Amino acid sequence: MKNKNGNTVPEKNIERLLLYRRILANLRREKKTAVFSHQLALMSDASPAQVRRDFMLIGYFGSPVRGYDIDQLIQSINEFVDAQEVQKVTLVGVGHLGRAILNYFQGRSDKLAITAAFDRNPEKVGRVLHGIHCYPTERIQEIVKAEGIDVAIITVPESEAQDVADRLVQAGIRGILNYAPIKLNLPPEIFVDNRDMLLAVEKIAFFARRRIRKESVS
Amino acid sequence: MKNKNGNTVPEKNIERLLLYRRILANLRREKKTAVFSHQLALMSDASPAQVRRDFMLIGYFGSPVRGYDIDQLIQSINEFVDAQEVQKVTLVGVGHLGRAILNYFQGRSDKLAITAAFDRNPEKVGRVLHGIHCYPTERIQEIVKAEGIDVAIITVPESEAQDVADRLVQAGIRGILNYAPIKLNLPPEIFVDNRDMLLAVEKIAFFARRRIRKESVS
DNA sequence: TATCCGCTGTGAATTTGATAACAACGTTAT
DNA sequence: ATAACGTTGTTATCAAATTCACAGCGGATA
Repeated sequence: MKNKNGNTVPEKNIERLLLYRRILANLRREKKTAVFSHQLALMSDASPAQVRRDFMLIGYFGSPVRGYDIDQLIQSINEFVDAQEVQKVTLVGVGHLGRAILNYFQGRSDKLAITAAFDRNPEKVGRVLHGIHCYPTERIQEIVKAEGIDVAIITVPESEAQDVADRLVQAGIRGILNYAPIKLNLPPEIFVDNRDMLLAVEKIAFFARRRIRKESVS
Repeated sequence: MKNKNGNTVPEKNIERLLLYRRILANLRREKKTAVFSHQLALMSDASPAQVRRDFMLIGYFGSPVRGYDIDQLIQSINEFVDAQEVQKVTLVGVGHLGRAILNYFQGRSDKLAITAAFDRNPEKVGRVLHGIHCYPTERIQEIVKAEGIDVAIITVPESEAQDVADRLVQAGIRGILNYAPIKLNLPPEIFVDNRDMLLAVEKIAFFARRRIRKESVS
């Protein structure tokens, strides 16, 4: 992906920008109007220099006296990371994890909307959970295409994940958040993020023993 | 954390080693006995050179002819990343997400065991879910200390997360996997990994639009 | 036997990412 | 006035991570 200078944007920059945006939204709720790089740095586990650099990337300029105007900065980040229109998301696998995500999403984002869910289980199909209609897995291609959904969250068991992924790709999906503990075999233009909960705990268990003092965000 | 040469071990190396281990376990299940670096590279989205370097780190040496012996390699990784004894884990917040994790953990790890869960809701307290007893949040300090648990998974709502984290730290926890969308205020020696599901989807939505062809693992 | 092959282990080179450091500049204090 | 302050934007520096590239070697081939 290219920014205005034609360079690709690293994943880490985007992660931090999204994190800043959330912090800024909280600050705004507290009626703050401006913030300095070192304050944001504290709240995001970045260095002040890194914060300033990240804002260079998106072309937002603060004032050496007042710092960064919170409203304007949020606006700049929005313009950089958000799509023009609302981006539609689907969730496949309405088990505990899926429902947790549906629930958590409710009203938290105005630029992303989960507009359809899928499940293999006939008992779940046809029901409406957290305001989202649940369809049978077989209809993924039809509905994802019709709705123009381009991001999917996979929360099905390991054994079904590849099949679901294939259907999603068929349907023209562009990015997948995969919670199944398996590497999906996909064409290279699909952006995938694998988040395995067991690997996550294993990593923490390792560093917990070794007393490393670092904080990582994802 | 130090390896045998006295250098600190980067987080990414550990993440990859844990991923290799899972891949290797699958290969073993398929009755494979050896594997080359380029094969592992394909299966883990790393480069062959990176795979070889990672094994350098743990001091395991393969054969140029046969590649890496799967059983021995798994054993080497185990020795490097696992604790001597079973490491105990607790989960705080037995909602949908918490139950998904309890469920997913069942029988998947022989070196990590969730031995207690906590919840504020009196209806959940006292019950046994997936074989794990659920205690009231107030008893975190008592039980975590008594059991010698040193890793915690936080799956409570944002508003309760800091309070829970404080209790865990009081109880002597060393590492936290935090699913609440908030930065926890903790002493620096606690290792924390924040995994925010909304940020994850936002990131994917961004790159999905831009057709970046990369795969990231965590 | 001699040659070729494909892989490993690793030093060197390269690329990527983070930090340091400082000029520039409003603001405040004196 | 003017000096001192604190922060930004940015360049230069440093560090970390990744890849390159090749010597070395055991086995296969003829």
